[in-house]
Amino acid sequence: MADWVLHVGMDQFIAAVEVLRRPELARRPLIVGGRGDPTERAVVSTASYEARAFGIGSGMPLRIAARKAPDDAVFLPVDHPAYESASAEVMAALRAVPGVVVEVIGWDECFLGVTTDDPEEVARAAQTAVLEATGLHCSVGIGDNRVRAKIATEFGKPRGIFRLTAHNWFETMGARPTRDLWGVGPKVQKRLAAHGIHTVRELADADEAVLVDEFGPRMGVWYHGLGSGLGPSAVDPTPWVARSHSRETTYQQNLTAVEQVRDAVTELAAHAFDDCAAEGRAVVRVHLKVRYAPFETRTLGHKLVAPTTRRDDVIAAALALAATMDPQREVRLLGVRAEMTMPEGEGSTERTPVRGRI
DNA sequence: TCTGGGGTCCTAGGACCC
DNA sequence: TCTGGGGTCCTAGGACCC
Repeated sequence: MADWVLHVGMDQFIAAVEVLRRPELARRPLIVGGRGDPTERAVVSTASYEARAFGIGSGMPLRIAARKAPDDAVFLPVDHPAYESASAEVMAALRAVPGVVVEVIGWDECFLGVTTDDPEEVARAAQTAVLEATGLHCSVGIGDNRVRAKIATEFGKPRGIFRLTAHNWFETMGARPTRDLWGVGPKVQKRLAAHGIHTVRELADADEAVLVDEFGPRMGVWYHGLGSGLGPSAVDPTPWVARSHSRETTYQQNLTAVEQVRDAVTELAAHAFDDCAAEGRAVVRVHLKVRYAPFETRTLGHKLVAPTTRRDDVIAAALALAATMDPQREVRLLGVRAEMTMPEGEGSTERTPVRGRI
């Protein structure tokens, strides 16, 4: 018996949930994003496979998607509560699979930890359980750690199973660009390329000292290991505890007046505070995020506050940060984030970092 | 073509202390 | 008067993920 990490990823989750309650949408190009109005400032959350065939993908502005979409395409608004409840059903079905522990990492994905001689059998059981409970399809990656399990799922999509371990890592991933690694985005890909590192194999063979020099002691070592598919393998079923809550809005019309900005910051700060207060936890730090028009500037401010459970303290902190904004510039996005104290008894809970927690 | 909203974690650099 | 290292805390901002 060996320990395995399985990564379960739902196939086009949001689009699939929408089709489930509106079967007439099946096989039509489906685009879910924003308020469902493709003329607004918003982006695509999920495109069905039929829509992807037209070059539409998540993160794309809705206006662009509308231009690429065929006449019979359907645009739908994002319905968070629907996806949350579908997600809860999926996770409940997976927890009922014998012998597994489940660590939820998003609406539409989780890790399973299992000790078995036949991980494919467990993967099939997971797919069946999810399908029977919800009518939704998923893909499963099998790995000897979280990194490999996570990446394996991409090779399994749609509705498949793929095993990725130390034995087939380089054969599968060696020639691929570093960007295909989870935790390597466009910026890091570029910085690696500047050192002549373009592929996963080249990253694995790179001099770790060079990477530490470029990315720091923690990330340098992490990226180097990532090239070899190294990563943690523990699966932790402890429920996730939020460290912060934020509210953020992109305005359909840019804000131009100082009073408009103050009103907007006040409202966002109040909402962010309320999300924290709903958990009965105090706020210890407030951040303000600003995007000036047209797009090029993004500014983040942080402000520490004495742990507070008063809404006015949080609003005052946010307004103090807002006072440092450039009053001459139009604002297209504002966001207020409130960081919380940890709940009683969990202050010392150490979690592996996100990039490391893969 | 024009770029959401919700999060998490890491690093650099300055302040301050011994 | 001008100067050392080492440590920790805080602020500001960057990067990435779903």
